[in-house]
Amino acid sequence: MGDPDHILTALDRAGHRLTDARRLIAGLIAERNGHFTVADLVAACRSGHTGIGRATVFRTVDLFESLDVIERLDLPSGEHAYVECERAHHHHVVCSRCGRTEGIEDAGLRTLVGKVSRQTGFRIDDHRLEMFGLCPACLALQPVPSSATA
Amino acid sequence: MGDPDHILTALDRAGHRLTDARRLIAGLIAERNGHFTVADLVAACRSGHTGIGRATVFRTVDLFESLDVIERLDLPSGEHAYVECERAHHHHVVCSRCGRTEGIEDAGLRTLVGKVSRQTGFRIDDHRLEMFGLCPACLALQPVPSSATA
DNA sequence: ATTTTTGCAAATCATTTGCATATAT
DNA sequence: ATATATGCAAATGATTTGCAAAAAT
Repeated sequence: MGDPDHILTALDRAGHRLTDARRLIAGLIAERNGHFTVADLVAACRSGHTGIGRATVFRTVDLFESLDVIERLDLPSGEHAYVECERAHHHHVVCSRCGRTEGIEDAGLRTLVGKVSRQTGFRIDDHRLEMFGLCPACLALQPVPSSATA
Repeated sequence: MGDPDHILTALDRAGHRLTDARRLIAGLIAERNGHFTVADLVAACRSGHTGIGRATVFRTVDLFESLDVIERLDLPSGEHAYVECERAHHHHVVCSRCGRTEGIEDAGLRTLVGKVSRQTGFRIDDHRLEMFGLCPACLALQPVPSSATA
């Protein structure tokens, strides 16, 4: 579970206004522990009889992303999901079952980027690494998860 | 420039029918050297007065993807693009200017996946790594590309 | 002959935009 | 007061689906 203040502080620091919609959406985001889609937030806003409209949710998500307090994940399905993240930034392991994510440290990425750059002659400005699988909790739910005994 | 036969052979081997639409789309894909979107292909089909419809293009792209002869890229913009790829599979450097891509070898990824798995307790089933930047040719077009002299 | 594929139009889902109103500063 | 943000409805774009006709085996 994240911290809505982290988001609100970032908003404020960047000179954006603190509105009800933004506070509410920050709260919704903070109270999930997994990734979420814009559609999820729109549904939550609708069911919570808040008067917040679809367009505002999209605009707010874009804004949060531009402040680096959330980050977009491209799920294997092609869906766009988002996760709250510390400014530090970059790369997640994603649980395909419950959607929980965990940030991962550089762990050798920098070296790898350098190597690829040297090998291909590309100047590399940006990169994205995502890993998908099952988190410990979900693993525990499924005994013998891969090569099951028939 | 790719090889349409690579695609057609894979189709055949998997027991799919060789139709005009598939041959034509395989040809369109082979003659690009960068990535392409479904919309690109639809436009090419339309302008080439082929009678191929939008739905067929989508279905064909899905089919090719399922055969691992093309692979989906998630561009930083959020667009879905595709690249032709050898079955070997996995990970590309993408030129943000011309769209050219180059496949990259494991280059230490396997180790990194193992490390992350150990650190987080996740079982990792799948991963994706994409790097974005400028290819050598596009670099040559823009002298002093990063910190330009004002 | 039979099964798979196609094309089309319509349906669905995701995302953006215009604009008048409301709100934070 | 003033600039920014919102809500709504409508526009746009991406993708899917139903179904009868066409093509591949």
